[in-house]
Amino acid sequence: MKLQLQIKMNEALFLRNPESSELGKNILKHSIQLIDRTGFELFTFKKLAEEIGTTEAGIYRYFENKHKLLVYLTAWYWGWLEFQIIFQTNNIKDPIIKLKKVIKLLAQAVKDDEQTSHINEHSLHKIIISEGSKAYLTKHVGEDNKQQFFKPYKDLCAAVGQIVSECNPTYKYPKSLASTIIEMAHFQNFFMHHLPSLTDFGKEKKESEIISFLNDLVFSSIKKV
Amino acid sequence: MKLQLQIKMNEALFLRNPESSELGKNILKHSIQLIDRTGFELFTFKKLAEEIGTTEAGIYRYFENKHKLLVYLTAWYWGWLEFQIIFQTNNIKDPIIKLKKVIKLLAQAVKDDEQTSHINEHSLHKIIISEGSKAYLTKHVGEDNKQQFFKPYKDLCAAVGQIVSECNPTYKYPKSLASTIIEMAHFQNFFMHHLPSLTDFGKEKKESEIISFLNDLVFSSIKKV
DNA sequence: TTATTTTTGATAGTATTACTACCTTTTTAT
DNA sequence: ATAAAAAGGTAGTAATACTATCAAAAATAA
Repeated sequence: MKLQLQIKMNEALFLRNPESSELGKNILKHSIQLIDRTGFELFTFKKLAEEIGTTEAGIYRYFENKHKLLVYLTAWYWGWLEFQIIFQTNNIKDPIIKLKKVIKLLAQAVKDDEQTSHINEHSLHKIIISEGSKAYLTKHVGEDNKQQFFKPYKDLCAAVGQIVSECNPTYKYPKSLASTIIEMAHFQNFFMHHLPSLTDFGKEKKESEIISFLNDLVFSSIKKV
Repeated sequence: MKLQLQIKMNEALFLRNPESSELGKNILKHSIQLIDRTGFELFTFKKLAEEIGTTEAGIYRYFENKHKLLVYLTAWYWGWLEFQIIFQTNNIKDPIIKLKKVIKLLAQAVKDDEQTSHINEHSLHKIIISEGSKAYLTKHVGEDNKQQFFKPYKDLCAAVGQIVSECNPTYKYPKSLASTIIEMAHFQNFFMHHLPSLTDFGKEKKESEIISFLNDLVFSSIKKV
């Protein structure tokens, strides 16, 4: 049996559903490649069109602009990750083991998921690390938020915060700790590779060390005294 | 006696020193205003020139492009903040009290500093919160780092990490904890105002709550057991 | 089946952005 | 007073971020 995982996306993120056609899927596939390669600033719809073998206008019929495409990709990633978390922590009763598993999933490099043929999760994970925060660090974050663009991210945070609260119902900052874990899983990775003196993992550059740091940070904080 | 605080800037960040002329100072002053108002994406040298009453080419004689200007402003801020920290924690022996003071300085809204007439620190602090990470989240972070553009940020992190180590010499992640404190002082502020469900301070929206969260996070982590 | 509408994709523009080259005026040094 | 160098302005260009229009293909309705 071959399952095909489909993530339900917010309709306001696109003009035409990219999952609904070959060109659409090509846009997703090649935009991930191209953003990963050039960075979001130098990424343009013209370059993307050339890469795919279509025209700029073709891309514009799917996505209003490159920012919406980035928000789409990040939303897709958060949705996918929450599914991974639900799937992989299923049947785990102990919230502490659950939280450790979540930290691992957040901080660990992603293997490409066979269930989603046109999305390369490994590249997408790198994009989230380098470009992810640009999705919301804008002046129009308020309107974007009203349109629920960040719902998958907020849902994931809420789910992590929930597990934190299960570990210690008296802990006062479950949501802020959750967003801290998620952001730092990515920022410490970026720092480790590009500004290593901002971390303690500059020499080894191993994700396992980030995981250890986050585990220490989280479980010291929520430990009941 | 009126002191004039001058922060020594990396010469590779500008083509002509903006502190050396009226136009240069105007560029700093109005770019801070304009970036704060429009956000970095919509900020252009043309708009800035109109605001000042000069021309685009005039701005380009001081800064190569708007990214360099952003890096300049962030570097200035980190330099200024490190001076504030050194000044305000001077004579404090106890590293724990020192660290608490640092967290407060990092997370607290900034009052405009009279010593720097053409820089509005309050607006600059808002820019750091919303745009600061864009200074290094680029593909050319490596070259920028080689040119020491991020030295003030790294120095500040090192200084904070140093105090962490003084609090507990056996703590394993002083640098990562330092960068976490600094980043989260800003991110939690951004979230609190724009994506409040990612924090536990959505209702009150008070910086004092961010400070409490960071204090709890930091001192649970470095507590000797 | 044919006619009609809708979808899909390509062509050719425009306004804005990000710069560059070149020229004039002002300041400073001798 | 004169030369030089610094500061400032004008007028471009190439690329980016779109938009409007057109043509072909596919879906659907009569």
